[in-house]
Amino acid sequence: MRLGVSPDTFPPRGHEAKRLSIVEAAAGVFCREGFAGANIDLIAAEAGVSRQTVYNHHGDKEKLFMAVVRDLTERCNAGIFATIATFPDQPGDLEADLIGFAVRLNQNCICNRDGKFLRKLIQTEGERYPELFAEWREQGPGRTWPAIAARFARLAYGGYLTIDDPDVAARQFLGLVNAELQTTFMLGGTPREDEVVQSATNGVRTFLRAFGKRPSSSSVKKQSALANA
Amino acid sequence: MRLGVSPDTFPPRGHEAKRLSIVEAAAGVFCREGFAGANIDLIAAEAGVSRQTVYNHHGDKEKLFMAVVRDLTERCNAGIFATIATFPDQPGDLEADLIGFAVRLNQNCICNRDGKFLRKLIQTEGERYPELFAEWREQGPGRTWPAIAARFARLAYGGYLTIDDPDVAARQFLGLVNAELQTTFMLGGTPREDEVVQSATNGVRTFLRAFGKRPSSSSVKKQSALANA
DNA sequence: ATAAATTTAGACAGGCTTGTCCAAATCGTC
DNA sequence: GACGATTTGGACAAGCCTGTCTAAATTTAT
Repeated sequence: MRLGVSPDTFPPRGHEAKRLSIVEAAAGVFCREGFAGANIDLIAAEAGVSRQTVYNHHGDKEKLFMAVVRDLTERCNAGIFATIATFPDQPGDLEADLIGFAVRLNQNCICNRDGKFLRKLIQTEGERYPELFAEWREQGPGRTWPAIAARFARLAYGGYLTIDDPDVAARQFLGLVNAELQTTFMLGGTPREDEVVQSATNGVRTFLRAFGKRPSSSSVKKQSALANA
Repeated sequence: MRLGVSPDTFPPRGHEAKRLSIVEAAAGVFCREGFAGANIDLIAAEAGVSRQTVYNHHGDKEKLFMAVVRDLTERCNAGIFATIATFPDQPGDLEADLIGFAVRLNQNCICNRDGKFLRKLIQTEGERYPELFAEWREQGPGRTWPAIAARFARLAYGGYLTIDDPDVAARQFLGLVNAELQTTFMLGGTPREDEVVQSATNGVRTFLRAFGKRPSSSSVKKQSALANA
């Protein structure tokens, strides 16, 4: 049964591929139409699969929906943690490095397909499946926010920032960096790259005005305008 | 036909009251169940009205939905502008006044029934009715954001703040003040009053660290710690 | 090439919803 | 008290969707 061809575990192959394409298609349809409006025939068609195959793999509509949310949560979390790993712990140019981090976070985790879909499903069906989304809340924000806060705490400890409460600072960082994208997110749209960069740039500048160290008597630029007052 | 009893226009009275209770009930059901999942019988029952009456008033499900969104948009906008009118143009205690404004905005416009419902409908059905929600975008954020920006510009002009771009500052103010409520909003919940106050307080403090004037040689408190560096 | 597993297409019952129709009851007003 | 407008409850057709069942076709591995 286990031929040495594929490097690791590869049970049925075409089987698993179909499972994935079904979940993938289902995510799209659930997002577009909502749970009630989603049509199993349509999901099957978009997955390139017969309706019966959908039922073979997932039992019923609700189980399929659960599978979709679980898959999305898992992939999004993986992406977020991968991006957090690129946080600038020892920044050269703090402003540029934080902007880069914010843009990566947005492009790879929030604005990409999975992020968009997961967000929409949470907004749309969150109230109907409390346990399912409570799980998301714990696995998602409950773990990613503290991870980001820890990175900011490290920057503060390293003398790059002046922060009272790292958790608050982390949430405010995210709020600032996305401040200009709220309306687009609300309507389910995807902001253009330059909008993401713009919002991140403005957000990080304000963040550093609030939490950044004042330049220490060397390297004075526009800061001079603020020094008096 | 026009008896002098009621002060202004009051055509049928009980008629209009029913229309309102239908729209009201429909808003609740559309939000809970989504457009596809919403059931006209249920709406009628919650409105305390027979199904036929719903059809008499609104024609069909889609027209009813439109009426709901229009009503909500109108009422929310009115509330937001009323609250903007309480913006502290000549603040005594800038921090306290801005926190008060932020809390009012949240409690009266964002977290109240109408605000919650409108937000959910935009998130849920925004993509399906582009024109309808484009109208909301113009009438809502398109008019309220500049109005808030103008108030901040006035504060800057009056010497209370140092702001480059008032539009950016306005959006960032909203982002900061709601930074800690994002997850709750996502899941459709209503934050407790103390959460709103907490988020507003933290947000305004950070906002003022970024945009506030440094105390001018008088009234030094914790600011002294930042002065050196 | 053969045997087992998987997929397909289509039919089908059962349930639910929308929107219409109608006759009887109710309400508001003169 | 009477009249017109509105509301009610229920019946109804038509459509759509889920989930099941079947027998045939197709894939996959030995």
